[in-house]
Amino acid sequence: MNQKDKTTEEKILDAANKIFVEKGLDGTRMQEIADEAKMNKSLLHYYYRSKEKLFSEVFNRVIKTFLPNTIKIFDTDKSLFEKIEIFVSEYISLLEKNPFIPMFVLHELSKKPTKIADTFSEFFSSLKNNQLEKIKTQIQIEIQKGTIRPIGVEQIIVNILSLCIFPFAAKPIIAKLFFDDDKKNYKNFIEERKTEVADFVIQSIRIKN
Amino acid sequence: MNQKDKTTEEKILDAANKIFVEKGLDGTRMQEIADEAKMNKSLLHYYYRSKEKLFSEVFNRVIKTFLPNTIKIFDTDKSLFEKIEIFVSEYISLLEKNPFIPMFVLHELSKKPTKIADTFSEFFSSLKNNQLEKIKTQIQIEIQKGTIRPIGVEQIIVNILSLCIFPFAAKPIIAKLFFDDDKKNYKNFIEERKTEVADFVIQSIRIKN
DNA sequence: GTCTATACACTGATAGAC
DNA sequence: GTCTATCAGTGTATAGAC
Repeated sequence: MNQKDKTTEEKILDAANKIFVEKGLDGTRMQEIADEAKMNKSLLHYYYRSKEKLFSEVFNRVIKTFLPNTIKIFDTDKSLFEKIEIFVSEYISLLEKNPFIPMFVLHELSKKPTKIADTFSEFFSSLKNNQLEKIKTQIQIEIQKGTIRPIGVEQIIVNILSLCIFPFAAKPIIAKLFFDDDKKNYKNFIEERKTEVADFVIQSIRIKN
Repeated sequence: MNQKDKTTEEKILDAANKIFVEKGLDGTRMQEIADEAKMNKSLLHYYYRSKEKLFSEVFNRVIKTFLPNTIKIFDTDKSLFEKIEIFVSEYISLLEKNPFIPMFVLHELSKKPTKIADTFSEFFSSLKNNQLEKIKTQIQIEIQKGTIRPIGVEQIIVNILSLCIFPFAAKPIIAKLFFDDDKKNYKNFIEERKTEVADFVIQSIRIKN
């Protein structure tokens, strides 16, 4: 959709999305969002009543956009190793296009529980009763078959998520420490991880014959 | 040291440390720090001139306390696998005692570069020219010897850090998703990781004969 | 050194004209 | 729906008494 075709409501939401993700709830000023959307500050309140309400809309949108898409891979009937390979590659690609999302979500969720958590809770319940249980079972079956070594299912899943997400949350540190803030080298490092992370995990859990 | 024996300056710094780590620079109010330190708000300015200056002191203190201690393991002449085991175990134990530090540091460093970065830069240079280079070399030697498979040294190091740090940064999510916010189960999960993470890494990179 | 009082700037939010 | 003007509340910071 063209920027010109967007309704005022959409323009606000897009602008708010950009600023909130970058600076967080506390660090964002309504005026800044208005500037980004190239409109008067009062309009933000006209459409979204308060800063918190606007933030909630943005947060919900971010959650809905990011989590469900890649996870549906686990609904297919591929092998566990294939699923891991595809998930890692697609998830890192998604984060590459939206590198600030991990810090945004982690930071806002690390605060005292607010209304924000509501949508997140809904999403959680759904996730838990569907893909998560399915993947847990699949891992346990592979352990029983002896194709992967005994290991807690939660440990594996958290390991995979850690390896995918952390490098984006810690980008400023990693880029500086290892690549002297050279963007090309950091990008290349992330590119490598699209296959490297799955290799790393599979090498670790697979039992060789 | 007893709370009563502390100088006003120290009391302020301790209170500021607690609040800043919990709520971040933007989310913290000077009044809140004063309340926590049980003293008048003006005293904060008397001792530390401005909020930013106080924050810098806190941030520097956090960095200095947390990073150097565990990393000196890499200065010993133990085997690579031993070093990984000890580092992981000690680092996770340290984070267990200070679970909010990862989010605090990651979040503040993900903002636009400020004066904060100064101490961090110093620390980085020192780290780079000492432990980091040493561990890089040791990894490369092991690859040449054929004891571990070919893999980028940066990839290994980032993987280890990811596996240690991410579960703390994502604690609210993990605790809810996997353990229904049961604190005992989450604690047990972290406890397991003190050996599990090193196993996971070593299993992944070791070449078996 | 510590307190009270207050200045000053900024922010979220609303009222009212158009 | 959009703008201007403005208010009320809050936050950092300082002045001055003790």
